[in-house]
Amino acid sequence: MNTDGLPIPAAEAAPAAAPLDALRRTRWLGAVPRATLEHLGKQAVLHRVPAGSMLFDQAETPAFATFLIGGSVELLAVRGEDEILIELVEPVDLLLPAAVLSRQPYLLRARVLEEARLMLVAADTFRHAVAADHALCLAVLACQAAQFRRQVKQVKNVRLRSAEERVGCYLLRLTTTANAGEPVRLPLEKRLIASQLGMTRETFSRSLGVVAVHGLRVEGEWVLADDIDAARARFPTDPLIDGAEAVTPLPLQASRENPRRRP
Amino acid sequence: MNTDGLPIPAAEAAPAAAPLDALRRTRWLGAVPRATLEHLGKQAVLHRVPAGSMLFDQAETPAFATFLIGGSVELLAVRGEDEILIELVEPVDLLLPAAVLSRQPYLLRARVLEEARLMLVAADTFRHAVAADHALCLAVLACQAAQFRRQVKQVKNVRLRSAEERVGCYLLRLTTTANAGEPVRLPLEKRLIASQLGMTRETFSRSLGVVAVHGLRVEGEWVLADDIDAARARFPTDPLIDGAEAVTPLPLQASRENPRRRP
DNA sequence: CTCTGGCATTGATCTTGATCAAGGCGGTCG
DNA sequence: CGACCGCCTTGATCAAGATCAATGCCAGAG
Repeated sequence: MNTDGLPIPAAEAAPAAAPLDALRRTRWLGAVPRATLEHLGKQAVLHRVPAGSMLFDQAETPAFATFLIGGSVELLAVRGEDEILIELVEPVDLLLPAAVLSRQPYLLRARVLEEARLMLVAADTFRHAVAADHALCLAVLACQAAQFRRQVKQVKNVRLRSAEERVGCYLLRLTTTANAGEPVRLPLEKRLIASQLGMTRETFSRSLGVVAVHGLRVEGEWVLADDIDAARARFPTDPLIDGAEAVTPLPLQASRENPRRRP
Repeated sequence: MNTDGLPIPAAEAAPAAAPLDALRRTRWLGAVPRATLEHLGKQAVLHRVPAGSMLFDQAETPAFATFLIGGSVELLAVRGEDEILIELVEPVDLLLPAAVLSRQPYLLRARVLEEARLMLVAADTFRHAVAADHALCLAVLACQAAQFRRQVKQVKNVRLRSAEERVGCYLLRLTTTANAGEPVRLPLEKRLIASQLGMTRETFSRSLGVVAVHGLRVEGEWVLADDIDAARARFPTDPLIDGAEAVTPLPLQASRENPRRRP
């Protein structure tokens, strides 16, 4: 690959191995040539950022493309004192690639929730890489598409369902992930789940009470599915809302009808 | 060219040429080689679709990539009888490319608002083209990024502001688009604006009354800015919410190792 | 050990915006 | 012309959820 000697703080150049491995193991980056990932990795700054840190604020112009390798990050819409959780990002993912790619200011604030491991690539370097490597471009496109769809699902959830239904469906989804009958742990603090579901903690708390009547009891951080059938009946889940939205890798196919037309 | 007895008036005599021209004139497709666009055009079905038609429903699996060339299309989240307007798509744009690319079911229903001119490309053909042509891939990525950011702005608008503020900012934005002092026409029926702003027509109507007190009078379909300063003071617009989100073309830069492009 | 601070619960009250209902205005089509 | 229909407005009421406030609970610090 190209080595166009960009001046980059070589501070942590050495330990690039671990994160690169993480990237290489990431499904939606699977089709990206090793060389490209290494090229990015070479220019990247690695960081381990403690919970609570603000990675960037809304209105800032992106200086880096941020790969989230480990931990988790909240994306918040901010007005004055108010903060609204828009998305909770989990690894491996890119933080708001849309802003980086389109050279526009971030629309959201990013704050570390659980200590995060990041790989920061200078924005220009990243854009160049996307422009230079078709496979990377496809991967980022797939990633961006998944983020879009997650966003749409989120909106549908909040605007089409009542608070109680959201809570019910959320819990139901949790329980069906695990074995039947087994208690399941809430993956987050309740206040964060409440944010994610677009309500206050108080409303969430009250909803838990109501939902318990329909077979979904929450005790502390444990979810007990007392009566799954009743729950399912009361809270019909919808794959177009509740389904996980994984990144679907776009095949860079070397297949037939390769339109290599053009003289 | 496919001539499969198109519905609707004979006005559409000039076949593939017009839509292709439209695409070619579209900024965010500017970097895509003519040959690629023609390749797509050759496989495409053109349609002129009357207002009210449903283009696809949520949960359907995309059969086509849909280029909106003219008119406008509503994207709706549906539950039972309820429909919520999520986005109003204007030309030239792609309808939910995320679903097409990731081979996932549509999350939304698409219905024609103003008679639409469409170019339909078989989903597979489209995916192949994106996988084969780097410039097209970049263009679609830019388009998808813009859609994502529009979505985020929409969410911020609805969740961070009250109904009254949304109406105020919306009107304010309209008036500043045009000359000072001049009355401006509402670009849509009020019921649609209400949907777009995430409220009922009744609430919208009432808000108009309140907003008038602050210098923004609406009479019929005309907006009169009686007191712009008062309005601005009361309804501070925020570029991170109210700003238009145009597609920012990603440069396929002619830099190193990319000798293809430009005869 | 107690003190403190963050989280959770619970109750009382309030506000926003939705809903229901009635009428008005302005078209179009027999 | 008049009947109808879609859109808008206005009023009365309602309900979901937010807000405010008090308390409990638990863990870590001193």
